[in-house]
Amino acid sequence: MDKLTIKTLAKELQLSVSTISKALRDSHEISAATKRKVLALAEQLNYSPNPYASSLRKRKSKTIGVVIPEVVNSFFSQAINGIESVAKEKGYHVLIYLTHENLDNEKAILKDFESGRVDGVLLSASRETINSTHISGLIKKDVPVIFFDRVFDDVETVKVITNDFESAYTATKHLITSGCKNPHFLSIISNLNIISNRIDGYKKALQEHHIKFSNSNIINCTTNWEHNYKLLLKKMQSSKKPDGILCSIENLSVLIYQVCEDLNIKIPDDLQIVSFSNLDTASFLNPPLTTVTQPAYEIGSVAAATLVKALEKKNFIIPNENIVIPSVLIKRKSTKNKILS
Amino acid sequence: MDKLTIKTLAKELQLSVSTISKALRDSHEISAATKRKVLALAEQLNYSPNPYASSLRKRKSKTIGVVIPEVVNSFFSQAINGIESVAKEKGYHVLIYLTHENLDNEKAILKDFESGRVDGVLLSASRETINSTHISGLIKKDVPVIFFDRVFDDVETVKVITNDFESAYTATKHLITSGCKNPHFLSIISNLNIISNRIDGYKKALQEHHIKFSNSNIINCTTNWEHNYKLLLKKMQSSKKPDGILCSIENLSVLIYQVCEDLNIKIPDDLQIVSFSNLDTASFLNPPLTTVTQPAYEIGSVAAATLVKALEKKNFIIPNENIVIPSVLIKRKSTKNKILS
DNA sequence: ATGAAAGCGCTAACAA
DNA sequence: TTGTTAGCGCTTTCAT
Repeated sequence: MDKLTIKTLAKELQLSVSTISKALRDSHEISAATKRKVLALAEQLNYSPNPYASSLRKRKSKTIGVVIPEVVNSFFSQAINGIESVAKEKGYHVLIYLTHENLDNEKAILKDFESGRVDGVLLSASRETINSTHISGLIKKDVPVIFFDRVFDDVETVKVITNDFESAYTATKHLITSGCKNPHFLSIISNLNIISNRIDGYKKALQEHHIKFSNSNIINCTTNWEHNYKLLLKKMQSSKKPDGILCSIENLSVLIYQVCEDLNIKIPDDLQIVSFSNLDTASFLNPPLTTVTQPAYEIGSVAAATLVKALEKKNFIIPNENIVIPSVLIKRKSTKNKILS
Repeated sequence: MDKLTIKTLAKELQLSVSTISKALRDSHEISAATKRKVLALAEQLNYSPNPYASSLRKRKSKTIGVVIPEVVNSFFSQAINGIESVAKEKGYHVLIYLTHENLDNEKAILKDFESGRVDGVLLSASRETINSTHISGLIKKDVPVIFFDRVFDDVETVKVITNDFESAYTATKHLITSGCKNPHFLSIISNLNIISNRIDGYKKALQEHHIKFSNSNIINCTTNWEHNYKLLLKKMQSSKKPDGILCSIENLSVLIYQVCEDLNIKIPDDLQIVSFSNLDTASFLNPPLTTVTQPAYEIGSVAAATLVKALEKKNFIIPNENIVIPSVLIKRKSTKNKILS
């Protein structure tokens, strides 16, 4: 049995390959009758065109590359959901790559993309990433890169983000008005401006309430659970221990609960908690976790839609703009929600 | 500026394209000196070979397709993690597709794979899937399909699964020995044998403890949250209401907590719960959730490793076997853990 | 050890 | 409306 290609159809129907090709792609040059015949035979033989031959010829892969730090994370998995929904609708395929928060991985992935494997890239940077130099190669090769969530200001492209500064500000203010005198900021070591923006929002709230900020207010975690656990444990046993925490990373909120359980610290009486988090289970934690819930699905779908738009329009220049989709503070029982008089 | 291809290198170095090609792929036919020159120039010019040209010629895409029902789910995202780790190690790329539990989506995706877009497939079937007829096309085109978690027995291939029957049996027994007289099974409507196996395990435990089984013991959910909520609400208000639930689907455990909260049902006093779940937050729910925790990462990585092995060996026939990686029952406070005397 | 040439399956000028 | 032809960029015999 021969390989089933466009040639097979051509021979069978006594038509040229180009006619078949055009018919399959519903070209206006081809008569309705011919199209029908071609489609019928294709259907009958169960023909499907080789996408790589097509990609090679058209220099378009109809594929987008998604690069994220991790996937076991409500935010990122919801973002993937959003990305997939528009990819599917627009006929794009989604290649997924995880950096595991490692810059070298990120570099290698983006380097690979210079081969033309993907038409465009959706990137959320690793926590180790400090600048955008490793992106310039891609930009130079005209592969559009759109950032989401963890972005870099110095790259001229669309960045789809949430209002990190305001969210952190609002969340911190919520802690303070709920009685916290010494709110801390729990985060990861990173130069990501998503982190610095949140810190700035946090600081602004402190300032407004005349609470002195010191660097020790910021608890910097790594990717090592044991290390983080000991770090926080120590912090919660220190003399100047926090009475409130704004947690900047979803996965770290579990850490806080663990430490509180082990030290018998009562939430929210001894410690109030707000976390950036998209956990479905936030309402059912003990106690229910007050969250800054990010519009993860929308961030993903808007980023993907913007990318596809850039890909489809020829000569479309990606504007250098921030698309900001706000987060929402959902108050639950891990904070006291009392109003200072 | 010309396009940067293998030809560019050839011209620059006064060598033939075939020499360049071989040198880049470290062929033994090429002298060390030449290899060095080629590699150096490639590096200098920042050349990267077009993967689609290569795929077309070699009839290999170095790409695997992963088809899963959803991604916002600890089990599946952990499985992706496992898949990605071996893909990366073996130099494979991962295309992700979501069926959203819809059979037509699943069919369309698998149909597309007949084009040769992927070298092999990792599939976890949608809940609507009732048989494997839609897979036969792929098999016929020699695209290996390996199942994980949600599998079909009638396909002759490797299936990487957990011990659903035993796990459900053990979990149900745990409910009963903890005092449940009327444990129910919460699940989705589906012909998936993952579900029937769990039901069988559940039934066996009932039987062993002389608890009569009736069909009303099985609560069948859909993908509609509202519907499920009302269903469970009603159930929990009925005269023969359950005093224990084995929840077969991670995402439904939140539903139970919600209903209990709204009806003021105390867990575990009024209702004990065990859920198949890989939630990181299980320990911190109120109360902590007793789980059947599945080896999701391992299931993903073993499935991927098996697929890659099949892809790399020529004439390798995929055996028709089940690879079973056991789950573990983690007892927490949503069950009473008392021992019947 | 290197090169010439054919061709993977498709698309797009251009011709007819 | 249909056909001819020349590639897309790479790999692979088969010569040399």
